Amino acid sequence: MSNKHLKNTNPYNPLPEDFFQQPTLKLAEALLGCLLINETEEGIASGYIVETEAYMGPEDRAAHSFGNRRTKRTEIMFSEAGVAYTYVMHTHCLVNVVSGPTDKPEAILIRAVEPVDGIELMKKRRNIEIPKNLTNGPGKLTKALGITMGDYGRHFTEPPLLLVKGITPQEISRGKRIGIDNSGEAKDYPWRFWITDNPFVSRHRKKD
DNA sequence: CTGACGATCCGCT
DNA sequence: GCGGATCGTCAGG
Repeated sequence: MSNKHLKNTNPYNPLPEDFFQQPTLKLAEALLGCLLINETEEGIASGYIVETEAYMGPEDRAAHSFGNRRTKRTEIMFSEAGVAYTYVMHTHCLVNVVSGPTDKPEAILIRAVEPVDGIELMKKRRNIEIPKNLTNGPGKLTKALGITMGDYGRHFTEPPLLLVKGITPQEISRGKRIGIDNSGEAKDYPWRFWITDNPFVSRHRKKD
């Protein structure tokens, strides 16, 4: 990948080899501040991850892999950590980082990023001008970065979809996940993480 | 084949 | 805060 036109991400600092091997809840926190990059024919776009949610597999009623549910869609969750699990929600594509050991179907949903490179491209893709609204939601950031179902199963350790070292969050907050109200007790688990006070976090709950 | 269901977004109140 | 849009996936007949 050419770094020529990147103003904030040159050079890339690769993540340590074992970065994706840590336990899912730790990884969900460690992903905050990492730079998510995607390269397409249209160009390069990237953003710092500012909000994540952990989905803990068989015991988590909110997870697609609850009860070890294994279908064509969830299959990739059963593979090695560090690959992309993309799926379509209504009209939007959402992206997860697969985590946990092989055959343990855990994943981390990327809920929001802070735009870094390719902001003009993001505006064009999202068809809006306001920077704050470009990537402050899981469906918004995939559209802004050009992430699609074609990225299903790709490794985050190599282009075109890449995760590299970014910034170190000053403070991290933790609370309940969003949009899973029909999942029994699982809806109250504090498995959502975000960079405290970051303006690109998708939304705030009254009670966390 | 059919229908039910969302890990959402957007516009409007 | 609320409701409609809108569509791929999955399970059941």
